[in-house]
This record gives sequence, structure tokens and C-alpha cells, in this order.
Amino acid sequence: MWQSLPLPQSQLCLSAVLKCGQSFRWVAVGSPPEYRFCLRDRVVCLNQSPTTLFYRTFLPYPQPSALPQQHIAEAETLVWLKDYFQLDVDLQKLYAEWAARDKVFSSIETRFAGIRMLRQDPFENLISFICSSNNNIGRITKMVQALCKHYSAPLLSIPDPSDPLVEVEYHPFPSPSVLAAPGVEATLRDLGFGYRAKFIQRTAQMLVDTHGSGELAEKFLANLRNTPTEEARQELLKFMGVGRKVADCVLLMSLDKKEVVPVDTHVHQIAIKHYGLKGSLNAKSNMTPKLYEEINTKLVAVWGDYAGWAHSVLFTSDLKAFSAHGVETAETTALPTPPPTPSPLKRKGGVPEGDVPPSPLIGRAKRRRT
DNA sequence: CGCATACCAATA
DNA sequence: ATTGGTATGC
Repeated sequence: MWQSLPLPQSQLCLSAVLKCGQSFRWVAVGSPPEYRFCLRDRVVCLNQSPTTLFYRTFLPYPQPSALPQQHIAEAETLVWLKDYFQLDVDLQKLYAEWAARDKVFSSIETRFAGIRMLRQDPFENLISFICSSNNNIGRITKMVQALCKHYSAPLLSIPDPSDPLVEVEYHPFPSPSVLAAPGVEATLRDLGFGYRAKFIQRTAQMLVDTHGSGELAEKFLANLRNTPTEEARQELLKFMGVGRKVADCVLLMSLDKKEVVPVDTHVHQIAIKHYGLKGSLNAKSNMTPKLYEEINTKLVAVWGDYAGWAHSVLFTSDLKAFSAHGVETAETTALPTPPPTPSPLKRKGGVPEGDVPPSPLIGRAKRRRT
């Protein structure tokens, strides 16, 4: 049944990595939690102890007498796990390097160990992050799972460990050609996707029209792994619903561009608070292309070659789900205030200095209505 | 390029 | 009113 792989939690923390807004398709069942994920041909189940990662595989149409087949499947799953979690990358070593370069990082590293970048399927990653605009993790998760349930047949069902009489069905992520069908937009709207319904259908259609149906569309995306970052980014920006932020998420999370730092409002706030980036006091300070570049450049300079991976640790530490519940630690109050980045040109208005952050990372400056 | 507005739905 | 943005128009 369960297979094991020696792996300290400092190299991989499942509870953080699978719930921090990289993938939206892992489901946690039972307690202690078991994490399940449906691939094209199987369901992979995971849990972990401080020293070991445990995994098991469910195939459709299990042959009761096919133990050799099961053995082969577990070996294949292990290969997939090493690829998906990028286990060849020594995360402890990276943490040590980031901590040496950055005091902000060193102040949180022990509380947020084992946060690494997944190497996701590019198409799933692309569609999932088209859903992410103006949205939150909880709803994105519901949308992605509704999409799978509606557009791909259940591969198999497995009992819920906390209630073994209940069988849970698992659906793979649908293929581009399925989502390219004309009726998809209307259906997704009914499923609550809002304006993103059109983006998904159009992106899938464009992928199929331009690069062919079947495996070809997905091969095109996968091949962007061998394409230089800027060129790959330009390809992604052609898709409807894909702007700079979504493109950068895909580059980082499924196309091996480990240095890319996606800048969303959270990262923007982190950059202002801890890395000396200018923040407009303007209520609706939009993310302009220029500001995006500025933040991106700064963070790459701080964290180096694996900046995108480091960003994920900081980002996760800033998530409410991981920092809430009033967990305060003593040393979190003494973070260095970075020297403000000299702004060569104008500044819009005076930026008052009276802002004292209650806690270094958690909580951003909220505007209060008058 | 910078800025404004619409877009769906849930509310951390 | 706000939210892990993007498309469109000026």
C-alpha cells in the first residue's frame, strides 16, 4: 500500500505547498490529512511525517490479481513526484542563501520551512491562473474543481478516510480541445466564472487553432520550458485573459523560469513595506507596467537566481491562512526598515512618514473609509 | 505610457 | 466597498 521516500519537512511541507495558491486541485481528506491529486491516468495520495514522504497510487479498473502492475504504477508515481516537487533542488541550501542575502527572509525562514515551487502542468496552470484575477484562493479552488467535474469524466472513486462509506470521485484536468468548444463560455458563466468564462474558452480555442488539437497544444506549452524567459512570456501574453502577472505565474510555476517574480498586490505591499519600494498613498494605486518592472527588478536583485522560489515563501508567509490566529513571535517586530529606493523623478504627493506597521509581514495597510 | 472603467461573485 | 487583474479606450 503506502510507499515511503525519506524526505525531511525542511525540504517539503505538504500542508503549506499544496494550499498556498500554486495548485488549486489538491484535496485534503481525513486527519491527519491525506492529500489527493488526480492525474490523467491515476490518483496520487500523499502524507508525511517529519522525516518521510508517504505516497500511494490508485488506478482505474484495478485488477485484483495484478500486483506487478501496481508495483510498476508506484514506480511511475515516484518518478512523477520527483519531477512535480522538483526534489533535485536542495531547498535547505536555497533557504540558507536567501537568508544570507536578505534579513527579511531570515526573519521568517524557520516559521515557513519547506515551501518550494511545484512543477505543474502548463495548461492546467494557465487556465487556473486565468481564474485568479480579482479573486481569492477559496473561490479559485471551487472554480477549478467545478471545471474538472464538469468537463472531464471521473477517473475513479476512493472512500473518504474520515467516512469510508462515502466514495469520492476524482476528475483529471480537461484537455484544451474540450475547453475550446463554443458552448463552454456560457456553461462556465452558469458555473459562476463570470467574465473569466470567455477568457478560458478563447484561450483554449486559440491554443487549439494555432497549435493543433490532441496533444499538440499541450506540447506547444511544454516546449516553452526550452524557450528563453522573455520569448515565452510574449507567447503567453497573446492569450486572452493573460496579462503580465498571470504570464509570470505560469512562467514560474510550470515553465521552469525560477527567477521570475510575479507581482500582485500582496507582493507589491511586501515590496513597499520591506524592500524600500515607493508606495503611492493613492487609494487605488494601480500596478503600472513601470512599477511592476521596478518591483520585479528589485526582488530579483535581492534574492538572485531562484528569486521566484523565494518570493513564494514570502508570499505564503503573508497569506492570512498561514499567519492568522494571532500567532505572534517575539522577534518579528525588529525588522530593518530598508532605505527607500531613490526615486529619480517626481513623486506624486508628499508621502507622510507616520505609518507604523503592526507586524512585519502580516496585514497590509488598509484604508479606512471616511 | 499613464490613467479610467467595466467585469462576476464572494466577503478571507 | 473590496478583492492574487485584464481588456479596452482615451
